[in-house]
Amino acid sequence: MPYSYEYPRPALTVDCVIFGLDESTQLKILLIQRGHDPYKGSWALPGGFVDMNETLESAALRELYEETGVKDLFIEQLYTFGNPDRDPRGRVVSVAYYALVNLEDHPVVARSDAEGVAWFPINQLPRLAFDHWEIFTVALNRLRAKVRYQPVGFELLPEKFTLTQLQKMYETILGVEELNKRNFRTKIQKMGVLKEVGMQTGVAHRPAQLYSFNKEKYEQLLRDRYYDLLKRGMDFEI
Amino acid sequence: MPYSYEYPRPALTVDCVIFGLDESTQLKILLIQRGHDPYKGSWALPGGFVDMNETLESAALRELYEETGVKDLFIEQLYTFGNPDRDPRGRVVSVAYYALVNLEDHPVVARSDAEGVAWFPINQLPRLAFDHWEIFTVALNRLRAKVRYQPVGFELLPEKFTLTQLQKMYETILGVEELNKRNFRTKIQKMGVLKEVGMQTGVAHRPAQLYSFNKEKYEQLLRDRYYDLLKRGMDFEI
DNA sequence: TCAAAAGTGTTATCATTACACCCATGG
DNA sequence: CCATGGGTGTAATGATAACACTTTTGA
Repeated sequence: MPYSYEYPRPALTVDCVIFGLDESTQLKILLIQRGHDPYKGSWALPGGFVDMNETLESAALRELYEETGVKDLFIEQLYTFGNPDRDPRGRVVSVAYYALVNLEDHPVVARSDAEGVAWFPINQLPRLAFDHWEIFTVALNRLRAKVRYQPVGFELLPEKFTLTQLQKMYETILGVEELNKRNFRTKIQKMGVLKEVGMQTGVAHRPAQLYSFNKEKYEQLLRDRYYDLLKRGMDFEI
Repeated sequence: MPYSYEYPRPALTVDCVIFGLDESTQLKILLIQRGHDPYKGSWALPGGFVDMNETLESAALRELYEETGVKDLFIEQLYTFGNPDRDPRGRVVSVAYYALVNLEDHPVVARSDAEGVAWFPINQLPRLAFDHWEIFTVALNRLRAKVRYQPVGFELLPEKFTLTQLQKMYETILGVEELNKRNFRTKIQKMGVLKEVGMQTGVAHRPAQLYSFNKEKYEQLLRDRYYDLLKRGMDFEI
């Protein structure tokens, strides 16, 4: 037992909630099957202990890569879970991260500490280890809140996508019946953050315009909007 | 050194960014002057080490009370700061919390580990210990973002307040010149989350209607709005 | 020629903005 | 009676919601 401290310390871990979209129509998260106790054999969020010389974010990315083979993504800190009894091994505090990815771009491979890796539809999740269900719930709520005021979700779609795919994505994330096609399109178009990038081919119906996300324009919009917001004051969107 | 672990562990602390409003017109935060090294004598956010049997939130509330005498407030988790070099004593990860309080309701007293306690206007902050300036910045941005879509901020005002005070509060938090009085009032009134609670007295001008925040109505609104949001779909407020 | 999905026109309603004006009080 | 802040009327503009319709493709 080489590491000693004057006062007791909680262990520190990171966990990742990785959302992926399947065919624009099913929202999934990435889970691993634990290879060790506690909860050996159970499904859990990818994650693990933070090393002494890495940032929390690198720890999350490292564990994610080590356990699932998934890399090159933008993660965002979600929340820190620190209930004293959340881990049977003792006091373990976990910093949770989340990310959105395009499913096809991220093949998964089970690796260290994981017996298996798989994408699960969010409404057919298995029983999860630790308090990972709670972490997932917080992440889903955050995603749903975020999607309403940021063009989040472009990360979930392939590079080129149709407006119908985009709309389906929103319906999926929000868990909504059906948005009005006309109004959805008007709104999106008016924002001007899409650019046309060719036509769909080989479909048994009128081919759709393909779009990609115009990141420069989006960031410009964000900047403009910032001053606009300052001028306009509060919105109280509730 | 009685506490030993197989692997090294970061120390875990909590820090609190407590916002208060002075005369509806100056936004302040609560700082302590450190009584020990490192940064002895410097101003810093109240905070300290997490005990093994308390939640993160209780740790934050406990430290806040121990160092400043402030208690009975609703804190919300802000972000977790974990850069390997953020503390000269070694690896220390800190979970930051923030809260809004009414200045008058919360007298401050310097206590354990603190040589002094004081409210500082946010645009006249002293040099802060550790990365506490960064933590403050994140908190301020969060507050500004939050204020736009939630009737946050009622906590900052006294029980009974005038619409002008409310408007001044928004102007202060957002750091804005002046919101349009007519439109501000229309918007707030239409929300229906205020209830009239008497009249101002003893002022050298037309006395203002006093209001208090109708919490039940607000929560009802939140619930209704939830279904509305589901129906309406995304807003993309940017 | 038909099914399937893409895509457009239009209108009523509601919210937002930008003004200018009147009102009640204490000193 | 006037300075001070409290409080309202209103019209132009823009956003949103709700519907129904036309277009283009492969099979």
